[in-house]
Amino acid sequence: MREEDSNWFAKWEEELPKPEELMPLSQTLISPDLAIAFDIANPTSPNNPQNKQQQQTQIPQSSQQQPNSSAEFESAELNGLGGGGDEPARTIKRPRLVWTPQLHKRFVDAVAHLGIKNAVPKTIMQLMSVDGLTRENVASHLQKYRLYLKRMQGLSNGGSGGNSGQSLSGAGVDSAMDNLFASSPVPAHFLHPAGRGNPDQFLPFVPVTSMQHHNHHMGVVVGHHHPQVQQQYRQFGSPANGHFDHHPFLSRQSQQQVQRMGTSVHNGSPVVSPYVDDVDSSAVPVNGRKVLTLFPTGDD
DNA sequence: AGTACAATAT
DNA sequence: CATATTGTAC
Repeated sequence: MREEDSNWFAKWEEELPKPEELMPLSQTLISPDLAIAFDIANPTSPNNPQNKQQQQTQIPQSSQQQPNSSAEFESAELNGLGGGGDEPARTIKRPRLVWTPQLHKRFVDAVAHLGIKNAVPKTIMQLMSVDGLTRENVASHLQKYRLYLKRMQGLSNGGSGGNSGQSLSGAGVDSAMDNLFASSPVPAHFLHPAGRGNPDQFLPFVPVTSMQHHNHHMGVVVGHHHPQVQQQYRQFGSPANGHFDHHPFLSRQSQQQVQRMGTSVHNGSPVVSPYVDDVDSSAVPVNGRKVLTLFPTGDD
């Protein structure tokens, strides 16, 4: 029976790119076109067989630009360059955010530490301190996450109030959908209003397994999907799940600013701990499939 | 054709 | 902020 189920994340681990594999944080957000224009080597060279690269749009707000070291970008480029039919220059849209396991893990941890009460998009976002991540992103993901949790609760429900959910005995609860979610060590609580007399948060729970003070900053992986074009490439090496391929590029790096929430109520939990966690997986070049995700981070 | 994700609209 | 809906990708 679907041994894959158990293995999918084993594969995953292998798939997980290690920093070395990742794009060198150096010349990060340089659009391919631009790179070509400048005739500089593309970080994404090694193998990109059928990779169709789309245009990269610079993230609009809060850009931490380098102190204008040398090349001022946005000079050449898209001038009918190869009729790239590119972006309208003016209206730049934000690339789709790709929730990579690590990112999700961070998300989960954040929620876990916040407690259901405080686990609202804004707070989560802030606690995550992932740059480039917007509240909307979190909200959307949170919604999905809650759904997932609910589902799991509903099915596994029964006596095990504190059941971790994952690795449920042969119940085979997790559908294909849960891949990503299942990957992350679900804290084991959330949901269930059960606490009648004590609706309050309890956080006896400490983050996750290995949590060293690596203090990493996380970038966000964004996949550049084509806007209008229909699908042109199929999945190459599909994991058990089936879908999982975009060609994500790294975007942005550290820049975090503490935003003050004027309307927020600080309750008893001063959550300002930039906790960090790092799960380093040895990425092994597995079957021709190579997906890059990022997760480089610097220091606070 | 269907499923699933992330984004966007309510 | 939560939920519902739409769009896009696969």
